[in-house]
Amino acid sequence: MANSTRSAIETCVVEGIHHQVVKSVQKKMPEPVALYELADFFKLFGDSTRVSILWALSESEMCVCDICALLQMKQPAVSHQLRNLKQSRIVKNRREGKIVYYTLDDDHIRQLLNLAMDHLIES
Amino acid sequence: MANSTRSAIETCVVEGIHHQVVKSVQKKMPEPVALYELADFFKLFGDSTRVSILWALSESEMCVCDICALLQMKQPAVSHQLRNLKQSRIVKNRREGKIVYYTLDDDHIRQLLNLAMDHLIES
DNA sequence: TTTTCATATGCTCATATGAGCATATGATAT
DNA sequence: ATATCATATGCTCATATGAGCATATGAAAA
Repeated sequence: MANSTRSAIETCVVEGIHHQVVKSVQKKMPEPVALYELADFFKLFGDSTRVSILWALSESEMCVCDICALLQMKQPAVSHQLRNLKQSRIVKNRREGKIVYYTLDDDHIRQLLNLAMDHLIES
Repeated sequence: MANSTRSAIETCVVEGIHHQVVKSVQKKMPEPVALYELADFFKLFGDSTRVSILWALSESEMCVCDICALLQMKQPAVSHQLRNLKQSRIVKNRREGKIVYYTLDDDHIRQLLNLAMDHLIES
């Protein structure tokens, strides 16, 4: 925030050594709010229950109790996670009588899953 | 695990209504271990500090104290997160004297960030 | 309207996790 | 060898979060 007249190796301790780099990266950083949203978005993939649900839905539309059966989990746990996923527009649902069917919201989700899985397989 | 002779609407309560769907999705599910690894991988993007670091590194190689300066965070916090990211091969580092420079490990990381950000912008 | 059943939600407990202090490590210079 | 400085790590505290029980909601059938 203060010194920026020094050229290459400068005092760190708090300020960062390469002021030019820091300044130019700073310009390219998204707004803090956008970064929070990005993190919150990824957070939804960062739980084995949710990522399993998403993978399942990438194969087929499913109702809540199908997912419970598939994952061997209690219904409230599954419903809570579906709620999280729905609130962030990662899944959609439609009601048919008493049964609620869930699907992935859009194809980005499938792409993300595949891209990440490819990364894991390759490394 | 037992009844699979019923055709369409069947008792749920624990078993799942659409047995055919559940069974076919089950076949396509990755091993549980793979799903855990996938979740753990995404988890690393699911924190605003880490995702900020990653975004920054997608713009330029940076040393630890540059990142501290950029994010206005204490050095131990940054180091801990870099350690997490490195252990999962999301970032790499190289040492030059006392200074350690970090970069993204491969281009998948950048792709994931962009894909997710696109999704957020579009929705 | 009452019952039934699939799903949703409030709540609690146990666990996971991030920030930062104190300190250790490792490399360079003196 | 000693000092210095960038980075790493052990530890603790506060917070976030997931699972599941108990229960509410909402739709269809009786």
